[in-house]
Amino acid sequence: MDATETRQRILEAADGLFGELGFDATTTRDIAERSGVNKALIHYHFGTKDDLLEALLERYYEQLGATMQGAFARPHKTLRAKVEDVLDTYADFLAAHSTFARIVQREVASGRHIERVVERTLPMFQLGVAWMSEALTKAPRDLDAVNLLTTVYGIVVTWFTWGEVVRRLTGKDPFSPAALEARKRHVRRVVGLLIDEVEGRK
Amino acid sequence: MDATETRQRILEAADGLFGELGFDATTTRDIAERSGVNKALIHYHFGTKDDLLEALLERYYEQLGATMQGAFARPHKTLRAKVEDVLDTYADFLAAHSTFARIVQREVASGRHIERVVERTLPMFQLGVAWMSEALTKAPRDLDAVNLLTTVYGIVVTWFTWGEVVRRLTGKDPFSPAALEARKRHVRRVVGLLIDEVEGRK
DNA sequence: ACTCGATTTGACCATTCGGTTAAACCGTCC
DNA sequence: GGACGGTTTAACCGAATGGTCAAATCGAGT
Repeated sequence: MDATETRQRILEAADGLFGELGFDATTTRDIAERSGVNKALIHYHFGTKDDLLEALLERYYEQLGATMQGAFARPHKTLRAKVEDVLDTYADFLAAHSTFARIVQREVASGRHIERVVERTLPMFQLGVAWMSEALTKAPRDLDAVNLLTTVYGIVVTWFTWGEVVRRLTGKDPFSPAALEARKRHVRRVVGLLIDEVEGRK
Repeated sequence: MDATETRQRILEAADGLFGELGFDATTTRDIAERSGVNKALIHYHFGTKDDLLEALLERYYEQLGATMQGAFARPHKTLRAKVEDVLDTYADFLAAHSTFARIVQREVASGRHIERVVERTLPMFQLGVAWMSEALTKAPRDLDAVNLLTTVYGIVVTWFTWGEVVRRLTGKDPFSPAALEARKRHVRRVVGLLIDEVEGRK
């Protein structure tokens, strides 16, 4: 087994377990067992368990950053088209990395790793606020950038963090392609109403 | 120290610590120290640490249920007024019990206690869906009850779960009376747009 | 003063945790 | 074939964890 493959397998196992059980409830022995790798290798390759989470978040935020940057850079005819593309892209990313949404939501809600998550999320939020503030020059006062961004972010992310509740509520898989497509359609619809309002109710 | 006061102090300490550190990272010794109570008494009064969380959630959901039932029962002239009152009431509850929002968000995102939280949340969601389905007879297809409820819920709750990020983003306290009032105004505004749409764009 | 049940205490226990270490292993360059 | 750096292994460690228990304490009723 290659050294880089070892690192990969450790990260993969840690990702799955952190997502299922949470960081604190996952032991290094769990990770070793699932990845089929000696426990000491986790520390050899990554340092402490905290460092392993750090490496995992690093990888995720790098991917997310590249993905979102791609959506932002794509040419769009209207503001509405751009927003819809960005939100669809973000939803697709969360759907493809369901553990990521859960890990981040857990660690940002409380706990010892808030700072780590904030550190990486903040720049993206700031970009979002800056970008929106431009588009919101003539928006009503109670649709300010911070509130609006939190609202839109919440709309997108809650489907994934509360997926298990939705599953039991509906009896259907909220992450099936059909359900995800319906959710994205719903988000586009709701955000469309916000854009209408911001642009002055065409 | 009275026995009921002991129970109270243990619950209070556990609440604070679970909210700050998370359930797994909180030790029974932490709880004993903060509450000024012997560690063995936690088990004497509540059983296991899991049972303690259960008791805490039980208390919270009882309070929440009563509070929300009150808002629902209050007389309102319009659908809009009722929805606004309900959402304001919920936001006030979360503001008054900030640890509750964090604990629930953590445990519903992943972990061993998902079922416990789902168990208690589901009835309220079902009520919400049933109530909304009635009001949504002539709504557009992509504004179905489940999606709409998730959206509105996400809008309200994200302000509290992502409070620390907002704090660093703005440099201001997102839970100050002024900020909370502004947030509630914003939520009323956004949800108002949804109601407009559902009622057929008056 | 005595009793009895509920409560409180500190000492204790088995287990598990994250992390370390010395020795073994392995490919590769000379 | 031997030396060398990077990698892997099993055994090990001290600290902490959730939980238990017998003994002590308390308070109300007699």
